[in-house]
Amino acid sequence: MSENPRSMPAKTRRRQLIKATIKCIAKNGLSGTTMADVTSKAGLSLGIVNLHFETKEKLLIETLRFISDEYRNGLDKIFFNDKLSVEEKIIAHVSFDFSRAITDRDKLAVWFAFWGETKSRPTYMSICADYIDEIAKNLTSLFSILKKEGNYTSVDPDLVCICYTALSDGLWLDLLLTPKGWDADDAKAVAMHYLATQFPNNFSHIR
Amino acid sequence: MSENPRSMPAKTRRRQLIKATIKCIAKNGLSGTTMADVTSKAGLSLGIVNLHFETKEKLLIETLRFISDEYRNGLDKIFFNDKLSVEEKIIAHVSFDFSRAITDRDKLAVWFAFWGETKSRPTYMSICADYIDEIAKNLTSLFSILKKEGNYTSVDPDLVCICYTALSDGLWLDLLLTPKGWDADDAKAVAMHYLATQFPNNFSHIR
DNA sequence: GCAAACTGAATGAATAGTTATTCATTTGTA
DNA sequence: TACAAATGAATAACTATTCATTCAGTTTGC
Repeated sequence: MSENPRSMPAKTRRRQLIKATIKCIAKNGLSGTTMADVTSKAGLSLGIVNLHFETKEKLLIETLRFISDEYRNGLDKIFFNDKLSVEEKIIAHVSFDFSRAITDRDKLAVWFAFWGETKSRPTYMSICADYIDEIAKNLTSLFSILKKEGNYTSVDPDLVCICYTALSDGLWLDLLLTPKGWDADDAKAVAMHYLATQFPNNFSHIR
Repeated sequence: MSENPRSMPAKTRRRQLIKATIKCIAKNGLSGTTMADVTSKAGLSLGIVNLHFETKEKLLIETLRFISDEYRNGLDKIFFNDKLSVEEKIIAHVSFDFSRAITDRDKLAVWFAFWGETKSRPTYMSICADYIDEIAKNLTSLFSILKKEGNYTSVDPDLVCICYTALSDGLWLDLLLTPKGWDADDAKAVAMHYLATQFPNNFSHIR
């Protein structure tokens, strides 16, 4: 661990604590993550979370927001990149979904830790609800354009978006649960296989 | 609630407590489920869980085993039913995956509550690991036979099994998270849509 | 036929252990 | 010296587990 200067900008400390929280949730689960774990993982003292986040609950919420923002921002950068064709945007979207940053096992563990509690804690859901909608809208519009451009008359863009999204959720779960012999590149190939069934002229030869 | 006779066979009490545990996990999450919650939901006294399960952890494990067994037994009954054709078995498999019993929101919440903790508790994983393998093997073999029977030369049965399985995991997550305007029949239609891309002569017209 | 003793399931008050939160004190810096 | 950030011992709240007691049904002895 790096040494901790006595004093740091609040933003740095908050990020440091969020990073430690991600590791603790991955290691001990949401229920098993204690303030003592988090602060000692960060190499700081017990009271510091309450100083920077007030409560444990708020730390958890900020942790979820952190990984949510990372995901949303990554996809926005692709969707609003004028230099990419529609086909390239879709490929970039899939590549991002199965990139190192997103399929990091600690972060996957955090996602599913929160999904497992959403029914009981509507707050968790509300953090993601609106941007999930936005991502779906954007992805659907890409499929829509590709349908026109490629003359895929029988494709249903809404259906393809729902199916692709569920598929990638399921593949992430596999990546989290399956211990070995299966990595993000394999998962990406499965996702591409599905897109190739819908847009054979665009994605059949992509690895 | 029904009145509780003072004394009951152990098996009945255990099942009664497991049912209550499922409801509590769905309502309060794994971390928020206390012995007091479970026993009061079951209409019994605080000490009874320790009497029948020894510890809270063992109650949770038996609860996971209960819903796992229910799922595995349902699929086994289909796979080993000699009266069904391969096509009928696959359709029955999908119908079961999106049946009332399996897509019950309380039970889905329990599944994902445990998935969210598996990385930290290998025990949870080990309960499911072997039968997940078995289910995959069986389903792959069905796809394999259908490939031959239907002359689907370019289908990869292993890939289709992985893809279908991930897809249904993701659709279950959607069913758990999405509050309204989307039900198990819709999810089933998405799964069927995928199978139709692989076996168009068998599943294109199935709802 | 009847009550007294026995049995084991069920109860819930008490206990022991854990953990989030507080805040008086310490420490480095300006 | 003054100040803000950080510390960690102490506190308060919560919760799993224990176990002496209660209770209803069954058996035994007369």
